[in-house]
Amino acid sequence: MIRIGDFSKLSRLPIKTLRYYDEVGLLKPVHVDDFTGYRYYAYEQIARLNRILALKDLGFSLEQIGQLLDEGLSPEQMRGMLILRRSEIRQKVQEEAERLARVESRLRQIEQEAEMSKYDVVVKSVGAVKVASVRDIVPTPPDQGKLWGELEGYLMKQDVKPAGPCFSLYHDEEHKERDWDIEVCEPLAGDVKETSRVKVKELPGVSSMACTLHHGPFVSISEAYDALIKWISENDYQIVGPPREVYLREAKNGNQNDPDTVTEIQFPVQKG
Amino acid sequence: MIRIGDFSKLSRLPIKTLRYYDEVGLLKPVHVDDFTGYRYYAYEQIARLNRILALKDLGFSLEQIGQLLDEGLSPEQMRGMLILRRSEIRQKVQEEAERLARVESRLRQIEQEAEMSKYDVVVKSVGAVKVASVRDIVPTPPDQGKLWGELEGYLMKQDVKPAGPCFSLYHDEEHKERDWDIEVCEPLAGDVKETSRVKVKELPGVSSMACTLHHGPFVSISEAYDALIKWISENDYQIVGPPREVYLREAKNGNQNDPDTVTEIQFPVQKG
DNA sequence: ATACAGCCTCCAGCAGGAGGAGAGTCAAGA
DNA sequence: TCTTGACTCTCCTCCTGCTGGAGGCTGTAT
Repeated sequence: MIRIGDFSKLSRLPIKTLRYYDEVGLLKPVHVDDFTGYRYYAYEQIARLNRILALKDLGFSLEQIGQLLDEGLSPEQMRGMLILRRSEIRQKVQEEAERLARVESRLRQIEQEAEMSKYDVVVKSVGAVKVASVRDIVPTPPDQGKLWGELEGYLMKQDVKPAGPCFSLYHDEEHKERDWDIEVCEPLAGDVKETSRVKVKELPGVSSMACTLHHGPFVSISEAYDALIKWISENDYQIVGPPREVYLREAKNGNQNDPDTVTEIQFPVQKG
Repeated sequence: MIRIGDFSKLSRLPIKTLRYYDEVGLLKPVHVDDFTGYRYYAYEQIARLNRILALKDLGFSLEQIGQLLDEGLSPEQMRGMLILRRSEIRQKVQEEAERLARVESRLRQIEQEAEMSKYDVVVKSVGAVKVASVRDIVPTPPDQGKLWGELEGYLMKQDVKPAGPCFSLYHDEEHKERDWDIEVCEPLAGDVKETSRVKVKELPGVSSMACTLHHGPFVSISEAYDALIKWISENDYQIVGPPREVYLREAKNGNQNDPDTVTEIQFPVQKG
């Protein structure tokens, strides 16, 4: 029976930690004096402590370790826990590696350009959303205005309110001078009837969406596209679907030069 | 000016998080109503939020992000921060990769043997320690008893108390049948004079010491050595110094079969 | 008797929020 | 004008794995 200080020296763990392990029930002293509250440990307990440290080294939480040690488990169960742990660590390694790639990409960018890009890119996940949409071929992007007129007019007649910011989908895979395949979408909360022109559908969620924000006149939005596409290629992503242009704050009166518009550009991407 | 709920939808961040960012000063609403306390945000703030998320994606803490954003920093400083961040992430990746290797090694072991080893191995760091020691060649390990007698006798005459558990160093690099080069050590707090037989020195600290515990009769301690050496090779470590055998609880009367002894075996190791 | 080291409990704090209680606000419908 | 329901507010606790400190006993040596 030894006191906590000596046990601490033997195990090379701080006294505070031993008291904490006692508190959470991971390693209780063999005896606690009723009057003084002094903790007394046995030499044999070093073995349990060593097992605790070994499991901690594998990355288990203290709670898991407690369960592993106290529910005399079969090798089968241990195997299961280890396999689970392995996949968790693998995922963590991958996440950190990707983070590292992003940092390095940013570093390269800073060395090349000696200035910071106006555009910050973030990869988010986006949930599924039900929309009403009109899709058609228009000569150039600004000509999508008439599609919006069509969609909004119909929804207004149906007395439906939007359930979020509206956006356009650009379906062309390649850049075109003329004749863009554009779908204008408005999120819905309730149900709406379709027509031959206005479709209602649920867009599936996207787990990785590379996003950036454009803030200012519409005419310069191509800068945001350029920056985002550059980021995507430098960070070793691939574009796997049509981009969305989300109108967070719309131009007043459709003025293409309104300096207060806020637009988010989103590309579905995959590591590749 | 929009309310927190709408701003939350735009930015796809939970309301709670926005309030928290307000609290820590990372993103304050442009206006807070004096009477109701309602927070009002501007569309322009999405840009800052996006920058926050981009930096968070690189792994910066909220505090760092606040500094990065508010102390209009030069590209030089940004570069410095990124380089620091890069080295931190690299280290983290390496740690996790090593942890993964340990888990996989444990899995292989479980699949091979279908039972769990009695010995749990932990890698610790051990600080420098001042010791008095006697080193000599003895026929077999149990013959080190006379070295202990010599050391203890001298220290007792000098009226010196030990400052920790005593241990032996096994200096032979290869296994021998006879004539072992053994150094018996006793940690000291104060100063002691040397003699021709008893040396006083400071053993340097060891940053990576693979340790396991043997609990029970001395005669079976070789099992612990076997398990530890196996672990070291399976986990891709190399032995880089003489092992220590630390007598955490010594045999009563030097009885080699005392079932209550507790001994720790330590090998200095390096990844390689 | 008096140091002084060792031990105790209780409280606070780290990061980055999550969850909930209880109360006040806003806009639309009846 | 009143009510309803959706929003929003503050304040509190909780999570992990400890770490540090304050203030007060205990044990041993001189």
